[in-house]
Amino acid sequence: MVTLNDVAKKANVSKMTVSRVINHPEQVTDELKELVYEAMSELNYRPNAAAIALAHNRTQIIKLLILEEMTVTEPYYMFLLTGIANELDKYSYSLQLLTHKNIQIGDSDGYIVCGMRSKDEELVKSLKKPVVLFGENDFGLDFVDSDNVKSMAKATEYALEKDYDHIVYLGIDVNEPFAQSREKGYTETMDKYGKEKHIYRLENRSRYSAAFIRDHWDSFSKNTLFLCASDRLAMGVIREIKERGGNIPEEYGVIGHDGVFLDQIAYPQLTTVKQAIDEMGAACARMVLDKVKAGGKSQGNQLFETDIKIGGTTRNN
Amino acid sequence: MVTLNDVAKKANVSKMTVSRVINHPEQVTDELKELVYEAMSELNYRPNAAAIALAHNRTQIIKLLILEEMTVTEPYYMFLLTGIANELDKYSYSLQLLTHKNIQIGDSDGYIVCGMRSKDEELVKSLKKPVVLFGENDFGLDFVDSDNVKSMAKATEYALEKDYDHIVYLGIDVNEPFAQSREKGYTETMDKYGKEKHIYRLENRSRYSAAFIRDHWDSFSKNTLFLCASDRLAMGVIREIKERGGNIPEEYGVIGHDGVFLDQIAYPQLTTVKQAIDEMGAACARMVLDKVKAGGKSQGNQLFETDIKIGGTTRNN
DNA sequence: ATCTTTTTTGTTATCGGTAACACATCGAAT
DNA sequence: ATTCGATGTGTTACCGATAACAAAAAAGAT
Repeated sequence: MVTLNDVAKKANVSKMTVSRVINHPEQVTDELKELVYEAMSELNYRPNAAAIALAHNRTQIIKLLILEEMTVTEPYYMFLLTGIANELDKYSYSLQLLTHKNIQIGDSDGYIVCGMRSKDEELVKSLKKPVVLFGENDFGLDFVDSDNVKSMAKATEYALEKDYDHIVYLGIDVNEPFAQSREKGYTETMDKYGKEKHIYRLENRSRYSAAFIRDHWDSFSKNTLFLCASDRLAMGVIREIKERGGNIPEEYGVIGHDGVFLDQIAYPQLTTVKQAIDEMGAACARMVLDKVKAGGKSQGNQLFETDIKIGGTTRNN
Repeated sequence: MVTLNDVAKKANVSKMTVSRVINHPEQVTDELKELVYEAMSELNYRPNAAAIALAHNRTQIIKLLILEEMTVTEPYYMFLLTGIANELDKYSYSLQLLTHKNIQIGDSDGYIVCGMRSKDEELVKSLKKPVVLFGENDFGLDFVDSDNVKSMAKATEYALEKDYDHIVYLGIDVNEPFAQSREKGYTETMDKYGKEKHIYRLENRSRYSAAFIRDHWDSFSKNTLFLCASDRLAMGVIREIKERGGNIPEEYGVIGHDGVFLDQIAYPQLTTVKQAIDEMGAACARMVLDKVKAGGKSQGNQLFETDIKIGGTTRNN
């Protein structure tokens, strides 16, 4: 293992100078900096996370709390995870994973929390280190999320462009900000164009959206598009439209939301709103590290834009 | 933060004695041990992982290498990950995540490797620390996996019990041990009962299995069961059988393999072979830690049994 | 009772970094 | 020329644990 000392010897300086080159480069002359950089890259120096942690009375660990039941969600957590992990790695930080089944809150320098619902407020607020949420919230906690309002507004506009007469919104039946924001994006856009709104809220499972389509089938005239708050809901809608002999995308359109995995399994491939999940993961990581560095000072929010990913469930005119 | 020193003072001993109580309790008299235990629990002492790591020239980090493209796979990695993470946590170890896009092989004490294919042999064998694979392999590397042969044998037996006349096996078209083992489970069982085998191998995507059903539809008499090497293949089969107007489960049966996520999305819910993925994750973690402790000595293999999870795609007689 | 040997406990140095302080060096101000 | 402050670099101590050694205490041998 290459240490600061090895680099220092090679560059003919003290190890403190090397440390400074890394942490406070402005305090070192360009000449020495050059020498040190050279030595570092020649020896392929990697800082020892344990030593840094010990010197700083830190752990170099960020814990990721997943409060949601993983089987109920889109499997996008892997992308979030890799986004976080890669970013943390750059700063010699490691990630530890906690699930609602296993909340052993040992030591860490900070937390990233996913899938938080109102009932988790107490738990999250009891954490004694900086916290960043993945997902909008009303509790004044710093967060990173997609811009859910804009996202659904975009999707609604797209649906209108494609000349579907009726646009029915299928939301997720939870009283949480992300769900409200998505609904708001739909509502605002429909109002803007003076279109009639149709909003239904369902539990986020394909069988319920399928059942919904079955139960209301007669009330949907042709040329209707179903704008779904998740790909999972969209899956059920597609399944049941096909079951009823409806034609996709000519008679009925479907748009989902998330664009992680299910949209590829669907047939026809789902038109969906794709989130930049790995980037958001990286953003969570950066934000929590910044917050650690700033002694826990709030870092505000960060919203990411989404993109429509066009599949075969919307018509192509 | 409570340190060894704090405990030592409280118990009126040197910190070395405390360290010994933790690591080599047989070297300390019962009397002192008692005192130390008491002090530890009163102060709620937790060892500092960074300090341990530094003193041992270790990192207390295990890296997880995911060599597969994550979008192509069942999203079971989350379960594997939590299994691994929870187990590592018990020993003050953290997990770091590496993907094929981001193989920064920094420092760690060992590796768990997933989704390894033959082409990765060189990479994996070049790792300088103990390695454990998740997944069978022919390279003599230690691994943890489901007992794929037994798993498919069980599924085949189940299909025969349910009185399907023809059992068609849809395998995954890769030349890897796990695929061969699953096929072997089918083959051996069919031979045992003197049944005629039908084996096809496809790329692991639902559209290919759907296309396969379409192309061969006329050759499948009723009362056929499709035994699929993955839930993803099974999804395509179900979709296309429904498209052709075939009745599931009476005329056609479908069994998948994995039982992580897709089986719940399918309609009817898929009969599948469920793997105990979180347990296997924990086993991977234990194995790699044992291997670290043993200085890299091989730890052999560990196979896990699977369970049939009955859904609506097989008949219920 | 004295000298070994063994067992038990304490001391010191060390792992790889960083903060705080000490010490040069240098130009500007008096 | 002397003093001063600013700037750049090196020294020392320390973060929390452990290994290796040293010392003290207890047990056994003569």
